[in-house]
Amino acid sequence: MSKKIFLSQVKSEELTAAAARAASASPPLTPNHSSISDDELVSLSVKELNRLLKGLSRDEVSKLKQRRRTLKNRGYAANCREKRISQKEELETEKDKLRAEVDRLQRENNVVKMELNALRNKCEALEHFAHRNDIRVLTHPHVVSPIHGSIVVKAEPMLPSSTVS
Amino acid sequence: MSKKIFLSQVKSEELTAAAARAASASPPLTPNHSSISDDELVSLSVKELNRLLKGLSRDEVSKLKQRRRTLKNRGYAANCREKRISQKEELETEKDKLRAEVDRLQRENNVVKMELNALRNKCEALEHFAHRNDIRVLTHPHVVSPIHGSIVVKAEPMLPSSTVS
DNA sequence: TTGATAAGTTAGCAA
DNA sequence: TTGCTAACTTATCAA
Repeated sequence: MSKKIFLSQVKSEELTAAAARAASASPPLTPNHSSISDDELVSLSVKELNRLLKGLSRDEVSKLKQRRRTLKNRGYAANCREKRISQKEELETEKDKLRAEVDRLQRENNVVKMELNALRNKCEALEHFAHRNDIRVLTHPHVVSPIHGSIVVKAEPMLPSSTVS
Repeated sequence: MSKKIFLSQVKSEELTAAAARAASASPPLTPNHSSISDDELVSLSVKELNRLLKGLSRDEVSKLKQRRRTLKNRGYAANCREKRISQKEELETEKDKLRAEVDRLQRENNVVKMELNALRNKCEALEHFAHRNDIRVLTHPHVVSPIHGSIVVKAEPMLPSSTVS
């Protein structure tokens, strides 16, 4: 991954210098005074920076500080982009999970509804059978044992009227 | 919405000029030769641009073309940002829809399951009842089927099941 | 050539 | 001051 360089005219000295340093992993070849690589400069603590700044002209100090700030900003910008990307990926992951959940629930729903229909048919058949074989009991619930009676009465309201042929 | 201006040293002439024009909606105050607003410059067709470029020095031509390209790029970048934002919003909207759908399905599922349980109870009660009243039919299914078949098909006049309870 | 996008820069806000 | 982010610029790729 080669670092991309701005061919800006203004900052050509710093940027091409930075590029040269980044390109060659070897130590700076210009040992005249305060050559420091981008990586080193950004990773300095404030204390270390101040120590480095001792005995430099105001101009050099502010330039070096500005370079440091710019380098930091470059990192912040990269962070920001990465965060944006991972947030988007997270959104998509959650979406996929929800979609799978919807699918699962729909299938479960279908199964339960089929069970319900089957049971309705069975129940209906049983009711008809009961009618035919002991209509007296159905029309006179007090004859039925209290247990059965109560069960039947509780279950009844759940039956949609559509099942009453 | 005030346009943000770069205080770059390199392009100060173009950019501050552009800023001045953008800030004042009035026509350019410097009618000396080729003052044209950013908005006008980007919206020119190639034909119109070429007409405008007639009789300008090479340097002026390339500068104007570069300014146009930069302005166009500014628009592309804005597009890109807007697209990114709307895509994110779309993702969230879809996520919300899916979440609502999951909710709906879960509730529907609960309802159906409760119906199923109620019907199971009722069915069980009916089976006990039938068993108690005619154990012979239940233990000899071949006797049952014709009865069930005729009942289901013929739907003979009976008491509506709502009167059963 | 035009449009889109990644990376870098700048301005400006917030902690 | 530090970190973050919107807007802008530049480089670069694809159509």
